[in-house]
Amino acid sequence: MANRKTLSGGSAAFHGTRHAHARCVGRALGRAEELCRQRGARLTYMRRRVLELIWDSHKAVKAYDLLDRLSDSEKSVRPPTVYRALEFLMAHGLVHRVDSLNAFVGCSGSDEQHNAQFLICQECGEVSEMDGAMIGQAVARQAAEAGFNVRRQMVELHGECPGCAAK
Amino acid sequence: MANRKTLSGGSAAFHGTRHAHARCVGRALGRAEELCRQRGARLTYMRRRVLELIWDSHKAVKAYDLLDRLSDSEKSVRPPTVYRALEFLMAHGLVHRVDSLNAFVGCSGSDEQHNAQFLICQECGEVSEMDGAMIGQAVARQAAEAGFNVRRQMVELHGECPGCAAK
DNA sequence: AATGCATTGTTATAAAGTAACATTTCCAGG
DNA sequence: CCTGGAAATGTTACTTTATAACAATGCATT
Repeated sequence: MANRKTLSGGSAAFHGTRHAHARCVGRALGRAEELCRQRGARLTYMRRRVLELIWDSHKAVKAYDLLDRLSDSEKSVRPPTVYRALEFLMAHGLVHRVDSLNAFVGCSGSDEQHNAQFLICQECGEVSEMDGAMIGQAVARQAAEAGFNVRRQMVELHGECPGCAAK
Repeated sequence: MANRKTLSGGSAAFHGTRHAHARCVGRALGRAEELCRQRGARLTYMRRRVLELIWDSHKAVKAYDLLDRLSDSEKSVRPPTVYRALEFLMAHGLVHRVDSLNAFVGCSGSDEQHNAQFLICQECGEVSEMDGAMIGQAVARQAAEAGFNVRRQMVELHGECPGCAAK
C-alpha cells in the first residue's frame, strides 16, 4: 500500500482487481459534475459517457477503444466525437493524456493545477497518478539552473507496481 | 548559459542560432562511429544519414520529415526504412524519442545508461537534454515510497528556453 | 417561435507507425 | 575468388492515431 503521509508529501495508490471501484467512479463523476456546475461548463451525455468509460478501469484507455465501446451495431461514433469529449475533459482537468501510451486516464488528483506524475505498470497496465512534491521541486530547480522556464511538466514512469511485484 | 558545475550536478545547454554547429554534428557522428566499432554494430549509410539529419538542428525531428528529406524526385524512401534506422539509433543510445512530440532528437548525453530529461522550448522548438541527478533521485525515492519499481523514466519539460526568454 | 451559439454528426484525410515478404548487401568460411 | 547465410534495405499494404471542414442538431434566452 502506498504511504499516505511522508516527509516528501508524495502519494500514489494502486488498486489491483479487488476494490470497491464504484466509489472511484462515483467520486470522479461527482467531482466532474460539481466542477462543471461551478464553471458553467456543460457535462453533456457524451462527455459523461466518455468519462465513465475512462473510469471503467485504472488503466489508460485508447481513444479508439472508447470509440468501439461507444459504438454499437446500430450506430457508430466517429473519431472527432470522442476526441472532442476528451479535449473538453482534459481542458477541465478531469482526464489526462498519457503521452508515452497515446492513451487517457481519469484524473484522480484533487486540486486544480497540480503537477502530476504517472506510475505506469508494465505488467498489469494500471496507471497511478502521484503528486510528488519532491519531484516537482527538483524539476523546477534544475530547470531554473539551466535558465529554463517550465510551463508544463510531463513525468511518466514505467515499471512494476506493488501488486505485480508481489506476483 | 547553463551552469556546468552545480551542487545538483544538472547540466543543460541551449544553443540558439549562432554556434559552431558543425562541431555538434562532428562530435555526434564521431561518438556514433566509435560506439558502433566497439560493439561490432554497423553504422550503415542509411543509419548515418538519418543520424546526420537528426543532428541538422537541435530541434526534435519528425519521422516523416526525415522521410521527405531522404527522398528526392528519383527515389522515395519508405517509412519502414526510416523507422528501422531510428530503432537502431535508439537501441544504441544515439537518438532519443521525445514522446510528447512524436519526434526524435540526437542524444547529447555522454555516458551509456543515463536518466535523461528533456527541456523543450515552446517558442523555438529547441530541445536540450539534461541529466538532472536531483530529479532522478527524487523520482526514484518517491516511486519507492509508493512501492513502485521504476524501469524507465520519461521526463519532458515544456517551456521557455533562456534565449527565447531574453526575446 | 426566432435567434444564436455550443455541441455533435459526417466525410474525408492527415500523420504516425508496423507487418510481412522480396531483394540486396556484405562478409566469413571454404 | 566465390558462395552461403545473416543482416540490412526495399516494397506493398495496412493499422493506429488524430484533425480539418462543414452540416445538422440541440438548447438557452429573448
